[in-house]
Amino acid sequence: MDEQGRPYTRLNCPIADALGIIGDRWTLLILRDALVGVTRFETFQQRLGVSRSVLTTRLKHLTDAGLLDRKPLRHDGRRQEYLLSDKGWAMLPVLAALAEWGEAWMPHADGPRAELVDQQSGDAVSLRFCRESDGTKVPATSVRLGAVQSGEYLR
Amino acid sequence: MDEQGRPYTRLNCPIADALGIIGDRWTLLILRDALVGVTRFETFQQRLGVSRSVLTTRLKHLTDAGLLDRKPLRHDGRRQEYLLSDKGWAMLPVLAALAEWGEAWMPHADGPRAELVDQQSGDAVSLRFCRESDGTKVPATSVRLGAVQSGEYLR
DNA sequence: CGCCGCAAGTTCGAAATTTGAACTTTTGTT
DNA sequence: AACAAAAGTTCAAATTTCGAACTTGCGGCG
Repeated sequence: MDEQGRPYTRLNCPIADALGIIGDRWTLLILRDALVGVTRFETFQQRLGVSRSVLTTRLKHLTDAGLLDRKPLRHDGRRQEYLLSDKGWAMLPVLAALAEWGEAWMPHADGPRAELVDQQSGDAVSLRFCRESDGTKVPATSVRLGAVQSGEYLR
Repeated sequence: MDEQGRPYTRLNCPIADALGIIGDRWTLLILRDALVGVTRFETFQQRLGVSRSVLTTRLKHLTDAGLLDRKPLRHDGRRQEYLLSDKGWAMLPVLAALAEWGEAWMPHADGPRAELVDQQSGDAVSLRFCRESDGTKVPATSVRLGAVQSGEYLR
């Protein structure tokens, strides 16, 4: 219904597929807020400063795409609640990777601003590349992104 | 010079900082291509189908932001080469997370299309959350994104 | 030298998107 | 019934993107 704006959807690549959903200026920030506990329209709007019409559109897309579930609050039918689905929670690594990149390469004078923690223990956590076979870590510098099909990404 | 278009830059959050650079419809795809080995203007343009004017603007932003280095080819001064800097390579986890999400949640009938490999061994690799202290893995379901400063992300 | 070709980039009008602000609707409260 | 608040809609103005043609700089070749 709006997918015309995402011409790269035909690139046959899982990254392009993902970007078809979250590849605009606001959606990842909406997801960030959702991951941090925001559930209501007005809260998203005030925190982000996004226009109401765009917020409506984005929330609808996220809902249609199955990353958010929209339901009226039981005890107050005026209010809606936008809750992350499993598919939405699964975006956490993307936001985590962005947060780590931002901390590492655009550090703020006042020190770190975001962190990943294990909610059980409170321990600090970070993203790493691990071998699928035995789980051992692989340095990011030796990881490559490639195509499975012989079609070849590269050129 | 164009940063007006990214109002969320003032959100004081490393994710917003990162999105100030890669938060539009094309930049992450340009980085994907760069990570996969594309270095030339015409190749980006043909692979992505993006307009030349937008591609020029995005490459300049990426260069100004220090994710790409632009240099004329030594043996043919007509051609430019856009090479990833360390700061650019550091975006690999973001693209990897997007690729994993796309494979997991928008699978393609013909099977997987992208993969992460250790270029040394050829082993399949994946992104995981690990405890900083001892390196043990933490399930994504128990990881939370939070603010360091008492300012609080949540609301 | 002089001509052709190509990669890179610029220009510009038309089309699409985003913004901001006001307005509408629906539901709860008193 | 009157009022308030959350969510969403509308619409004109501003911004961004698109597409296609055009310009520039350099190399190859006769």
